Amino acid sequence: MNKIEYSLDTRQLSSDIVQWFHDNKRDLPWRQSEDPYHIWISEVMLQQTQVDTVIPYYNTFVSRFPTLNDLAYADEETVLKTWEGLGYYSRARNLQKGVREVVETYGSKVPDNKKDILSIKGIGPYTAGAVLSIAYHQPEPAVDGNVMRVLSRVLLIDDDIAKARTRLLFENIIYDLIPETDPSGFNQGLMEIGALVCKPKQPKCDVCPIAAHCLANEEGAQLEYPVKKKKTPPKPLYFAVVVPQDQHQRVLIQKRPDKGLLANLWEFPMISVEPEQDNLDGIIECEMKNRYNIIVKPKDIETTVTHIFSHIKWHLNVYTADISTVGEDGETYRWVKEAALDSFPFPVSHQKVMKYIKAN
DNA sequence: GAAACGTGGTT
DNA sequence: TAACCAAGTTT
Repeated sequence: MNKIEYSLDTRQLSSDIVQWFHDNKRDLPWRQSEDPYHIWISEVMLQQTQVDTVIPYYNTFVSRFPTLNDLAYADEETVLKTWEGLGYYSRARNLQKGVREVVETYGSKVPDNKKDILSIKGIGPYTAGAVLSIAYHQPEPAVDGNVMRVLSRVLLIDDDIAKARTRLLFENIIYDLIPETDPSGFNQGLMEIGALVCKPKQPKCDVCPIAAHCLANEEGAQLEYPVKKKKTPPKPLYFAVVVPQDQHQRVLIQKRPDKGLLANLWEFPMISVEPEQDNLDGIIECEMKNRYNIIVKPKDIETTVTHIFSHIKWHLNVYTADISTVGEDGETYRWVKEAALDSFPFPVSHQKVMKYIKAN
């Protein structure tokens, strides 16, 4: 890693950022606390997620799990239900794992040093820096997408910010910028400028507190930065979704595996199929018999649901099916009344499916 | 190092 | 509207 050459009044830049932050910061729920546990929750929720989306989840989560110990001793299912709809569900499970580590290993006190806090599940370089600087006032960098966008423009850095190594470059720059007097205001100020002023598409350079320091502004090259490799579009996958109903008006739901996509969330049974595959009745009957020991009579396709993840696009053909006996629960599946579906954590994709079930 | 991992908002 | 984006971490 080369030491970047930049001629810059670092002292002035830092104080401009801190000053602007204290004059312009938004009133956000997690800014009313310096409890490291609260900061931790907010930073995990904010990973790859916008502030407006996080606010209601944060409020609900903190009122349901007010202390670190409350979360540590909660059921994972309850935690996932509280996280339902927020996405990246491993964040919730890792947060609880992490909190349990803190209870067992650190006497319920969030570690205040880099080595220990970085060892905690779900806490990476960004979150570690955020908690250390915001809750413990330590001069550690917290490099997120905002920070890289702002600094790449200020300093005309054209390294690909999609590469993991690039983060180190920005961390090294920040070690030279971050003030001992207010590392929290500095880190949050840099992010806040990124969120409110130095936006990706329409940067408001006319009101930017650090425009005078910004090389991209000087050259009119704001939109050339940051440099970022394009992502490949989501890969399409096709499924038959089967909603079996028994004689007691109960439907069958299945718990997903504890690893991978939507881990430990619930869904209606899914069968992987080919895009153009039709005449699925035989396959559905066979799979339902093998998996759940039920004899189903599939009806026509009820509806079609599509759902786009970051890397996958699901095409779901939804079938309802009656069984002429009473369903029995298994290790990873349950027969539940429609009204009871709401107590299980479902991904948004299957909330869409559920909407049609409840309408009929 | 690159892909997996969710969802909703914006342009 | 089809990308692109958003306070990243894990494998």
